[in-house]
Amino acid sequence: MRADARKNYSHILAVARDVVAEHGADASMRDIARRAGVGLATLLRHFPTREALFEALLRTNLDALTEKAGELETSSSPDEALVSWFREMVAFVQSYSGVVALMASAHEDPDSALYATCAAVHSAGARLLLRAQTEGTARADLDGVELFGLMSALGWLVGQPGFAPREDHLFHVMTSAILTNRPCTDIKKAA
Amino acid sequence: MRADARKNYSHILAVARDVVAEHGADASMRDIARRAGVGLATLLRHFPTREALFEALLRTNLDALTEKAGELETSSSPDEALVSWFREMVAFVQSYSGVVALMASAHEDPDSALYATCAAVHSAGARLLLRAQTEGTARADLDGVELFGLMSALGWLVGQPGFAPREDHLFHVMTSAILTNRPCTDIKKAA
DNA sequence: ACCTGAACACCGTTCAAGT
DNA sequence: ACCTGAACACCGTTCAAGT
Repeated sequence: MRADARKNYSHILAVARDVVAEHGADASMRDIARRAGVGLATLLRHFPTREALFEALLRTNLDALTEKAGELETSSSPDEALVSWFREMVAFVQSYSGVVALMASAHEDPDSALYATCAAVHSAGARLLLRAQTEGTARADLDGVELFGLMSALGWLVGQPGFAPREDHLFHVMTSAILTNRPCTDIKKAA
Repeated sequence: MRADARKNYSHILAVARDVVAEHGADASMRDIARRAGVGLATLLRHFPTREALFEALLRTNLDALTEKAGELETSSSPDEALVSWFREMVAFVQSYSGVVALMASAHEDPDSALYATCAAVHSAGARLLLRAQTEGTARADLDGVELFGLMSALGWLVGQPGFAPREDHLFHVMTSAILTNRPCTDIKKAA
C-alpha cells in the first residue's frame, strides 16, 4: 500500500466516523467522499461496499467487546457477566444509529464484510450465555443466535427516538426474559 | 372526487400492495407509479408521502386488529387475550417486510399520516395489558408504549431473514417477559 | 499503484403546462 | 379537477483516462 493510499484510507475512515455519527448507518457514501476531499471512486476503491466501510469502522469497538466478554468470564459471576455484557452491547449498537440492522443482516450472511466480526461477537456472547446456563441462572432453552437476536432487537428498539428514554426499563424487562431466577412454573400454558 | 381520480386511487393502491409484498416497505414510489401505468406525480397527488400510502394500505388490517382486541377482551381470559393478540400483531407486521419500522416511527410522530392508526392499535393493546395486569398475570411495571415497543422489536427481529425460523421460540421468550406467572423474586439483583 | 471525472441508471420533489 | 412530462438535486456503480 502506497503512502498516499494509506493516508487516504485513514482520512476517509476518520471522516466516515463523523458523518455516520451525524447521519447514521445509511449516510451517503458520496457525502463521505466529498467531505473527505476525495473522489467517490477512491472511497469505493478502499471500501467496495458500505459493509466493508463499517467493518473497518466498527472493528475496534467490536473487538473490544469480544475481549470484554473474555474478561467478564473470569472477573464476574456468570449471571452478572452475561447481563453486564449484554448491557454494553446494547449501549454500543445504540451509539451509531442504524448500525444494528447492518450487524443483524451481516450476522446471517457469510459473504458480508462484517460477517467475521459479528461471528466473533456472537460466540463471545454464546460463551457467557452457556456459562450462566450451566450455573442455572440463564434460561436453558436459549442459544447464542437468540441471544444475539434479542440484543439486536433491543438495540433496534432503543434506537427509535421515542423509546430511547425507556432504555433502562426495557433493558430490565428483556433481561428478565433471559435470566431464570425464579422457580420455573409452567409458562407454556399462557402461550 | 372525480370518477377517474377514484379509479386511479384504488388501482394505485392495488398495485402498491403487490409491489410492497415483493420489495418491502421501501419499495420505489416511481416503480409503483410505473407499474400502475400512471405518472409519478399522480401517485404523489393521492399519497403525498410514503406514510400516506401505507396508511391506506394498512388501515384495513390494523383496524381489524384493533377490533380483534375488543373481541378478545370479552371472549378470553386476560392473559390469553393479551398473548394471542400480541401474536397476531407480530404475525401481521412480519407479513409486510420493513413495515414495522414505519409503524414504530409513526407511533412517535403525531404529524405522520400513520399516527392515528398506530395510536388506535396502541391503545387497544394497552387495554388488554391493563386487564391482564389487574388480574395479576402481566407484569405491573409495563405500559402501553412498552408493549407496543416490545411488539415492534420482536416483529423487527423475526423480519430479519435468519431469525424468521425461530419466530415461535422468540415469541415464547418475549411473552415470558411480559407475563408474570411466577412468584416475583428479586430480579433486580442481577441487573 | 493509485486517483479521478464523467456517464449511467436510479431515486423523490416540484411545478408549469395540458385536458 | 385532475393528470403529466420534464427539470432538479440527489444516490451508488462502473470505467476509461490520467499521473
